[in-house]
Amino acid sequence: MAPTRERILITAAELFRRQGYAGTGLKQVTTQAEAPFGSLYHFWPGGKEQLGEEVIRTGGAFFLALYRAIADEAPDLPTAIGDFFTGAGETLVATDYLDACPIATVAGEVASTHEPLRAASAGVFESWLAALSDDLEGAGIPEPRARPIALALVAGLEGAFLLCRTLRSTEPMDAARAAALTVLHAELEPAP
Amino acid sequence: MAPTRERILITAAELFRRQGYAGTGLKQVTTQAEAPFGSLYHFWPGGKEQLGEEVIRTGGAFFLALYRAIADEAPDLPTAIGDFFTGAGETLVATDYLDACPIATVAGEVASTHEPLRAASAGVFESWLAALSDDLEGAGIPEPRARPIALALVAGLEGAFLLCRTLRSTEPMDAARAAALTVLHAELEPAP
DNA sequence: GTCTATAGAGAGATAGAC
DNA sequence: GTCTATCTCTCTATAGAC
Repeated sequence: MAPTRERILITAAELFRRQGYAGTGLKQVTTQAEAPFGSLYHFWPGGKEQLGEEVIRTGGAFFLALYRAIADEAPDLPTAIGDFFTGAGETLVATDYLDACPIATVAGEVASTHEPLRAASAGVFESWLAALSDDLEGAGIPEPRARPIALALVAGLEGAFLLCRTLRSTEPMDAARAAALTVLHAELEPAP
Repeated sequence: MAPTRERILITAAELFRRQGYAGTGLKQVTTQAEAPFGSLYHFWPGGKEQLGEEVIRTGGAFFLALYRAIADEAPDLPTAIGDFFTGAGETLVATDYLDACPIATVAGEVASTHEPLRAASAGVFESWLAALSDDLEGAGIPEPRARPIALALVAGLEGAFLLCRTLRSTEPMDAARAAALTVLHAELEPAP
């Protein structure tokens, strides 16, 4: 069995992304992690907010690494992005629409209420945008266009996650994937 | 002053979309609405869940009416859609990133936890998709393509809302707007 | 119907034995 | 460091006076 600290962190990440930050109790986290309640405050003296911050950061880093792994295997960037959308849809189905974006639910809740957590979420999104912008430039998209395209792709993915979970269907992910590829194609081979 | 029932409903809608469903207490709702606590259970015997359901439905209908109003004034559909994204960005700035989508925050929280509220959110999204699909068909997009395009546009909008609120910038909305118009353009004048 | 008071459960957080 | 017991606060919900 994984060490206590790790069990708590993994369980918190799972519950936060599924039920939200306010909707998840620390008692529920420690119980499900089979850890004593006091351990949570031993490892995170800052309480729920400090735990939330670490969940956001590690979840964001994990998702970025997942993208990197897919991008490294794909023959080109459009394929990589298409594969990432496809994989996201497959994960949704495999988990019965429980696991989507690791930070989206929390980010939506805290944007106007918990400034430290909003800042942590913003840091995660910026890390994704930086990586994606780099890859877009590497694929031949001129520098000033890279960030807007990256923003549109991430927005499409996040919106698709929300729609898929709510409609309990991967149709939105397929549609967002197709739109993302259309945008990429238009950018890589501009109309005359 | 508006009647008690209406004050509670409006206040609940405001707090739910900003702080989320779990993050908003009914005490806070009635206090801010300057209504007695008991009135809430008088008008919504089903408690928080019944109130949440009505907030989702009325918020969704309001947003649809807003789209309709903008679409009716615009000379064509791409202009209407561009204007809607622009207006969304302006509202974000005007409210200091407090007011974005009326249902997104709640929809994300409840998708895996409160089935009646998930269903209500799904109903709202479907009503938007139906209206938008109709307009897309009216603009000349063939029937089987209308729904995927509508899904991609709504996903782009929702994702942009989340990114704008988290990054405290309208840059994602501008990027999503441009991508939406690219997708529309590609669909209306397909490449050879 | 309007409003107050409170029940009962559960939250986050802490103290202190071991 | 691990774990239990408990404190205080807030939550949803209800009872009942007016």
